[in-house]
Amino acid sequence: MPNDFAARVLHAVRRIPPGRVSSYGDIAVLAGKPRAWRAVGNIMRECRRPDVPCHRVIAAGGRLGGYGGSEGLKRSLLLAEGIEVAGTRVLHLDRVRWTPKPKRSEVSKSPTGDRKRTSGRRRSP
DNA sequence: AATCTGACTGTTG
DNA sequence: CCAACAGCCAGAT
Repeated sequence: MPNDFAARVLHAVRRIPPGRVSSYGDIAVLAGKPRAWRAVGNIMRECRRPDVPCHRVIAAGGRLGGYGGSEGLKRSLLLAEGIEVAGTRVLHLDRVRWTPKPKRSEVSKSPTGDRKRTSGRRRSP
């Protein structure tokens, strides 16, 4: 299934349980392309389906990201699910962040969750 | 088929 | 904390 990426993304978003949120990067990983967060955002924007809780998909760092330009609406939806939000940021991100791999219920400590990525600004011609 | 855009992310200033 | 730059992917024009 080559072009099932969109379908996988929608499926991943759909399996997000209530009271939890996922980041675009996580969705991309679930879809099978850990580097397609961009496409995920595009798909979300296109999606607009009631069976896909796009409002549970947030940006990295707990930022709400966007919601058709109405971040306030997204904030309300998240608050309605029991997720605390401050301004454009989600609080308790560590517990609301839903990720597959139950690995002992939830993340209690930092299970070697190191993020190594040698990249960022490559300007040097 | 080629080019642009974007509900992204991380680093640097 | 915010602005800018760079890297990556899929869909739309």
